Amino acid sequence: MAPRSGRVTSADVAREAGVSRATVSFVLNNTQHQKITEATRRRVLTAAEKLGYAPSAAARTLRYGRSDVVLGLLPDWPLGYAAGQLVQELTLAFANRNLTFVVHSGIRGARSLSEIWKAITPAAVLSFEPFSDSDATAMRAAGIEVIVALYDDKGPGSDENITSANAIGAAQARHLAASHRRLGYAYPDDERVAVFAGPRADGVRKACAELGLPEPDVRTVPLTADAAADAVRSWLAADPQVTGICAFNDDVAMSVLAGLRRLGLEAPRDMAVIGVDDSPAAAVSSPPLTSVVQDLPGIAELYANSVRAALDGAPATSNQVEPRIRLEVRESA
Amino acid sequence: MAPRSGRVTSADVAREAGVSRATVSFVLNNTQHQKITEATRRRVLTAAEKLGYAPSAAARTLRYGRSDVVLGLLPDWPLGYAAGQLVQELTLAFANRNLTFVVHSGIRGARSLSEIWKAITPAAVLSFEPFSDSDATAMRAAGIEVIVALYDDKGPGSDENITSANAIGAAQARHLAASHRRLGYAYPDDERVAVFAGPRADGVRKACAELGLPEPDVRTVPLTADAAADAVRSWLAADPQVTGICAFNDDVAMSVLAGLRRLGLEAPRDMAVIGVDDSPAAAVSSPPLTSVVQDLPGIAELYANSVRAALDGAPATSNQVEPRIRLEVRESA
DNA sequence: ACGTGTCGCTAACACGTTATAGTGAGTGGG
DNA sequence: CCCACTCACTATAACGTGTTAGCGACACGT
Repeated sequence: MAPRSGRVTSADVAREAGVSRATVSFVLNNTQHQKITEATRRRVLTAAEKLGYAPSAAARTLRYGRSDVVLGLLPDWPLGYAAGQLVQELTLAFANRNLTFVVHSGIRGARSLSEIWKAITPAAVLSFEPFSDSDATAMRAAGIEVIVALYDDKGPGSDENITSANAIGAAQARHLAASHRRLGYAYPDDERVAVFAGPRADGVRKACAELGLPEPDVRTVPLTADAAADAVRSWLAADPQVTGICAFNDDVAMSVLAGLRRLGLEAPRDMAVIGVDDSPAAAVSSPPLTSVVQDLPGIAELYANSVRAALDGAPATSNQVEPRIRLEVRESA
Repeated sequence: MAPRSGRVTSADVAREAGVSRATVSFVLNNTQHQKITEATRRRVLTAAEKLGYAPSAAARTLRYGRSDVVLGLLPDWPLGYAAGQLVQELTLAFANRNLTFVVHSGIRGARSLSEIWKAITPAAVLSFEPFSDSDATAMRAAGIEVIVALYDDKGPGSDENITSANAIGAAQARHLAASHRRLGYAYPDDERVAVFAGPRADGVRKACAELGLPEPDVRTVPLTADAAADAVRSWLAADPQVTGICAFNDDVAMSVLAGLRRLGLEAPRDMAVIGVDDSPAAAVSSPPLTSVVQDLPGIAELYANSVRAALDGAPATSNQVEPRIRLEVRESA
């Protein structure tokens, strides 16, 4: 009665129920065009339950040529609060579509991309960074149906990019433009986040142009009070003077706030600052930080939808509503 | 020449090289007890290269009964900066041992645990939270060799727990004890992190007892300045008065700092605060936050080592050095 | 000349699953 | 009585890999 090896297979269930492996498969998968007597159906189900049968994903994947796993590839730069939340939302959204979302954290010196998807055989790959062309073609050749590059502004439909990083910068700029004549952009001191930071700064630039404001003054702001104070000094000395700062994220924004304090200045009186992500620290910073919050559940739904559709062979249904961006207004701007 | 379906198999390589599939397997896996002519070896290698052959992980897993994937299970509470970093370090550490580390974010309402490991067939599972017994036995029955519960203080060897959360609290307490007579613990306002917060608070308690200090005053501190101000008031009104605060993490610590500011008080003069994680915001808070930083690479190495050893059937070599805890001392304490 | 090895390779099976073709029993119609 | 047909199920062929047994060819010692 006890199975030979550790693993309980469908053959074990079949033996226990006194039927063939095929019947077990029909029952457990509810195969439509197959009639199964209620009696045997119950025998199979109880047998499976009793033995604790768990179908082998590897065998299934081999048979189908595709697993139900969606592989998320994280970039190698430090992950903030929003990234963690987005991963959670994606996990939920994919789970609701019968897909298992797992994440591999890209890290310098770790395995190459090809080794990773070879080891997982995912149905789709979702990346925060663009792939190399050779990687992309290799993956398609290996039968991975969908490859979506998150935040890839070079792709087709650049303007109507699903998660338009542009919109974030634009929202920051529009809020500040109500009471400020010249804006600055606080750029992160990490080359690796350029994929994100570039489009966001561009969004600020475009919004300034639309609103008739002068070109924003972009400065790199490291995460120390001293360095941030230097940037603040330069902004205040600029001509025309910069009094409103769009920061890449809350961390950079809080660094700008620290630079202000270092100089004995105060937000928003001397300079207004607005961040992105609404991280927990933003609510308790000095002063409390105004921040842009993305519709992460909406974004997750969007990606999950498009991946699901692509896997089902359906055309990319782009009739989905664009996820909205919200402003959490506090004291800093 | 072009393979029938999208996927390039070892049979395609064999055909291209004019040998059998077995020979291809021998060459590509460097099978030791098999002699292969240098000429055919080269023919096979070039053929594989030319066709872009990628072995199917599913077939391999099916054959071996085990994949080279280590599945990390994240809890469903919000992930901070340190969690992201630990994931990156784990990814690197496992990659160095020929294991692919992927993470599944646990989230309320998503798929059940069993569905996840069934879909992945991992060699090992690494969890931040303890499993239920039924899950654990089911996984072992399915051939998953190793199950390590991270931060599980109930397991065997509780005192010498690999990543002793106790030590973090103790380090906080010892630092504050130099200049404070009564300590408080700032507990997070989220029941889900109790697995972490409990042991850390216990560490503070034990250290206080060892140092001859009175029992620490544990208070829940939500992430708003008002609520934190209430907690600060209570601490200052306590008897004996509480003047040193160990916070669960940097976010809670910064909330305490905000509470102090709200009351017109100042750290460390009126109350010293110390956090955990050394998140980027800690360096630019007001005042800059003293924080405990864990040896995340060391922790990752430790877990990767123990998983590797267990997979190789070796006994758990516990001669590894304990990862050290470091204090980043700034102005807040 | 003939057994005995060794060399270099191939044929074939097993892993666990799903889907297709097929099979024996029963039933109804002519 | 026999053909046709449904019913409920089974046998079997893949999916792509790693591995064991085996096989022809050749060398060698006697």
